[in-house]
Amino acid sequence: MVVVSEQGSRAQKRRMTGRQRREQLLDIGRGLFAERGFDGTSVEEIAAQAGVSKPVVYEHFGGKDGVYAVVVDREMQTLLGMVAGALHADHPRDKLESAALALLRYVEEHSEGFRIVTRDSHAASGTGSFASLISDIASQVEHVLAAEFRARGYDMSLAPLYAQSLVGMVALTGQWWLEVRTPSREVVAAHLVNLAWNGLSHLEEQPALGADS
Amino acid sequence: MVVVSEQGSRAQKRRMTGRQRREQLLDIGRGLFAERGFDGTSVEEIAAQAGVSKPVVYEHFGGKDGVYAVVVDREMQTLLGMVAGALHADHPRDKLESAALALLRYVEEHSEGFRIVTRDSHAASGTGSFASLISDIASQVEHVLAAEFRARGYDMSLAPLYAQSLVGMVALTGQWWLEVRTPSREVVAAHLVNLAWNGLSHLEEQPALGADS
DNA sequence: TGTACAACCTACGGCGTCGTAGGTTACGGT
DNA sequence: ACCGTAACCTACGACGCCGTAGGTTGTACA
Repeated sequence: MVVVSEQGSRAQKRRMTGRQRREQLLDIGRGLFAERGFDGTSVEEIAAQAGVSKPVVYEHFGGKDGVYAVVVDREMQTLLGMVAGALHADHPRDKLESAALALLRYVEEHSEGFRIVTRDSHAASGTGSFASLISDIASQVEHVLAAEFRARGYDMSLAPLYAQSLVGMVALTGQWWLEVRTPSREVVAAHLVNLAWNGLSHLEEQPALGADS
Repeated sequence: MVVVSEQGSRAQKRRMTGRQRREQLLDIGRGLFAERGFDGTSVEEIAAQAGVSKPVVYEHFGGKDGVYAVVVDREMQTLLGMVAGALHADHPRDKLESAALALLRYVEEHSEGFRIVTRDSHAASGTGSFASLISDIASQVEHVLAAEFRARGYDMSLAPLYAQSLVGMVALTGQWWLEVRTPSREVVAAHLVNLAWNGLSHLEEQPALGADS
């Protein structure tokens, strides 16, 4: 996508500052990890796309794992930030709506990151036994849900189950939507909320969002 | 798990018939793919676990892709078979129930296959652009759902969206349940159905299954 | 103008894996 | 008892990738 700036007809050998190069490498790494996964990406390729040789990458990140770790960390950060920032509504349904919208916005604007996060696996990097990045997210949702359950007097021990269900729902739908890109984000969100909130037996035919866009 | 039969104290060099060896290699391959993924598994390892050398694997399957293809194909077959076989109920809710139960039964009894199917990716093997094995399954669900939508007079073009949502829901919940192994299959199924059918706003506190076990 | 450091390079060694060439051994049939 | 074939083996060559040792060049600043 973003080609290294060239001067005139010949490719200029530009020399960057440390920070610049670092950011550039992260961008490229994100793109490659999203497209080919962790194993399918080589350090050499990252370096090549940056117009630079391997040792530069090692200098900055110590290896492929280093690049991956930073990319993932940042991506999780922004994802959680966007969703958490959309959780200030009062009514649970409004929370659901804005959360769904926020997540789809993340999918749209950071699709590479989303691809990485959903692809996940990469064998045992998390603390517990259950690796998956998506499940890390689900366990965040779990807290929100547990609070809601408590307020309603439901069995809180079931929060994990419902959290996984909800996250799985929007995660796979997000992946699908990323490919087909239709209908619009708002419509998808409306239907996701429709299903999650009303269930199949009370589906509305023309679900609409009520919150701020 | 299943150790090649030994005679007495020394490991006997058993010579198998083609079919036997083939099946054994598939079993081992399934296990390894489930545990370490496609890229993380080497032909040598498959052969070693079978107490055999590499060329045997190449003789039978032509390479790693060959083994993977057969394993995946069979697994998809059984999965779809089990779910499709549970779809003979009349009332949509009963369909949902037995489908959920069937799927969880698959997760329980063929957990290795389930791990492979959910891990998926493995870059572009399917026909279309959207690779994911799980999405192949979702597109099957799509048909069932479309028929149901038509009967209810809903917009059929939305079937894909809801299919993805439902499949994503049970897929991620299945992964989670595979790790924690609690509560029981029936309870999980009951809650899945509870969410999918009633939605968050009409959740029942003590959901129960009504169909045959 | 020269010098010190940051940015960058070429080159190599090592490892794991794939896939194949060509030879060896068990075993059932006659 | 022998023989043909199916099952199996021991190499081997090639490739891609990781990670590092040690040298080179641009550039800011005195």
